[in-house]
Amino acid sequence: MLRVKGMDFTNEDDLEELCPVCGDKVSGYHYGLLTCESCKGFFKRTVQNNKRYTCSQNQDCGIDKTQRKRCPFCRFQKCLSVGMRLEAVRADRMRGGRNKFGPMYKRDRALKQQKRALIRANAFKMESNPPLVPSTQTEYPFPGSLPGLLPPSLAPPDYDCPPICPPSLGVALQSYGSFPAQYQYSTPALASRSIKAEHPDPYSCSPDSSLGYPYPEGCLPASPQTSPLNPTVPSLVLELLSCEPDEEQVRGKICAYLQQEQSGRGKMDKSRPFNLLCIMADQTLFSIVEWARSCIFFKELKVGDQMRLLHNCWSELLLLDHICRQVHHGRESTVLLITGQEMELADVVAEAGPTFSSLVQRAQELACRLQLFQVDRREMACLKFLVLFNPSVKLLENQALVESVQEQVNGVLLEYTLSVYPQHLDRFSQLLLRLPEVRALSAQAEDYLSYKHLNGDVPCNNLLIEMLHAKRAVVM
DNA sequence: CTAGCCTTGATC
DNA sequence: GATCAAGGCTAG
Repeated sequence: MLRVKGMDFTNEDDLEELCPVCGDKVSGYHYGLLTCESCKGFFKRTVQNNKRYTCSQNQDCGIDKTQRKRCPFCRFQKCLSVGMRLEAVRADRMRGGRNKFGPMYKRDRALKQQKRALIRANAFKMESNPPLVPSTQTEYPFPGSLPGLLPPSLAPPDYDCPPICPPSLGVALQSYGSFPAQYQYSTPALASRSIKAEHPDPYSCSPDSSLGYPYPEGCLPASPQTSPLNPTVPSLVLELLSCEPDEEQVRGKICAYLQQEQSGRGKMDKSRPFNLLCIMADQTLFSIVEWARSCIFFKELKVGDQMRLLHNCWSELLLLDHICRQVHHGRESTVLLITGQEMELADVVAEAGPTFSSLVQRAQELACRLQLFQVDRREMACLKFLVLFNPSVKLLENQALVESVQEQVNGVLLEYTLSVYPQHLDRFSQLLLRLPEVRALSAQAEDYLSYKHLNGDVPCNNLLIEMLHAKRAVVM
C-alpha cells in the first residue's frame, strides 16, 4: 500500500482500524466502508463476475485474516452483513472518479474524528470539573451518518419536487401546520407537568422499575447513581421520554388489526411468515408515524418537512423500535415480535434465507450490545429524536428547527449521561456510536425489502413500500 | 482465485 | 495538482 501521504485515515487512530470482514489492516473506504485491500478485491470479483458460492459447513464459518480464503460463501455473506454495498460496484466498469458514496465517506471520516475529539474532551473535562455543557455540535450534526442512503450532495434529492407524496403518509400527517418562532426548549415546569403517568420521574419514586429495561440474571444496571445528590435529569430528557408510546396499546392495536385481517378478506398470503412480518412492520410503521406526529418539536413542523424527515429515517426508527423491544425482552436466543410472540433465533436462521437471517442476527447482536451496555429508556428516547431530527436531510423548509433540536438533544443526552452515569465517561460517545450501526443495518434491511418487493414477495399497498419508494426515488 | 500494486478520473 | 475510491493487472 503506497498511498500513505495525505490520507486522513492514516493518522494514528485510524491506522488501528481493522477490516470489519476479516480483521486485516484497512486500506481505505471500499464499497461503502473501511475495509482491507483483499476484501475489497474479493467483493469486487464476486459482484462483477456474479459468482455463486456454496458453503460446505453450516454457513457460519468464522472469517479472519488467516481463514478468509477457506469459505468464499461465508466471506461474501460477511461482506454484505457488515454493510458493503453492491451498488458501489460499477456495472459499466468505468474507472476512476467518484461515486455517490463520496460525501458519505467524508461525513464518516469527520464523524470519527469528531467522536475521538469528543471522547478526549470529555475525559479531560471530567478530570478538572464535572461538565454540564456538551461540546458544541459541529457541522456534522447527524451522529450516525455512515450509511449510504443520505442523498449525495451533488445531485440534490428532489425532496421538494412536486411531492411524490405517498398518499397514506401524507394523510397520516395531515392537519399539522403552524410552528412557533421559539424553538428553544425551556419549560421545565411544563415538562414536569406533562410527564405521562406511565413514565414517572424515577427519582421521585421507584428508580429501578421505571427507568431502564429489566435486566435479566439479576445484573443491576450500572445504576444511575441514586446518590444523595440526586443527579439532575434534564427536563427535556423527561419530556422526550414522555412522548414514548405505550407499548401495550400499540401491541393491542396491531394484534386487533392482524386478527381482523386473518378472519376477514385479507388479500395477502398469510401462510408465509415473511408476509406476516411485513404486515407487522407496516403496522408498526403506522404507530411510529403516530408517535412522531405527537412528538414535541416534530408537531411544530409543516407536513412537508415531517414527510422529508420520516422518509429519511423510517427504517432506522423501525429498527430502533425492534431493538428496543429486544433489549427490553432481554433474551438473546429469541426474538420478540410486536405482537408479543416469541421466535427462536435458531428457527429463524434455519428457515429464513441467508440475507434475512443475517439481518435478524445483526439486529440481535446490536440489541445484545445495548443490553450489556445497559442503555436506559431515556437514552433510547433521545436516540430516537437524534435519528428523526436529521439536519442533513436536504431542502427542509425549517432547517433551523431541525438543527436546533439535534443540537439540544445531543446536549441534554451528554448532560444526562455525565450526570447520571458519571463513572462511565464515554457513555455518550458509545451511545452515539450505535447510530451508524443502526443506520447501516437499516439501509441493508431496506435493500433487502426492495429486492423482495421486486420479486413480488411483499404485500403491496402498504406504508412500508410507499416509504421505500419515496426514498429510492430521491436517492437514485 | 487471491491479494498487492497500478491506473484512472471526478472532485476538492 | 492532489486526493482517493473505483477498476485493472498479474505473480503466486
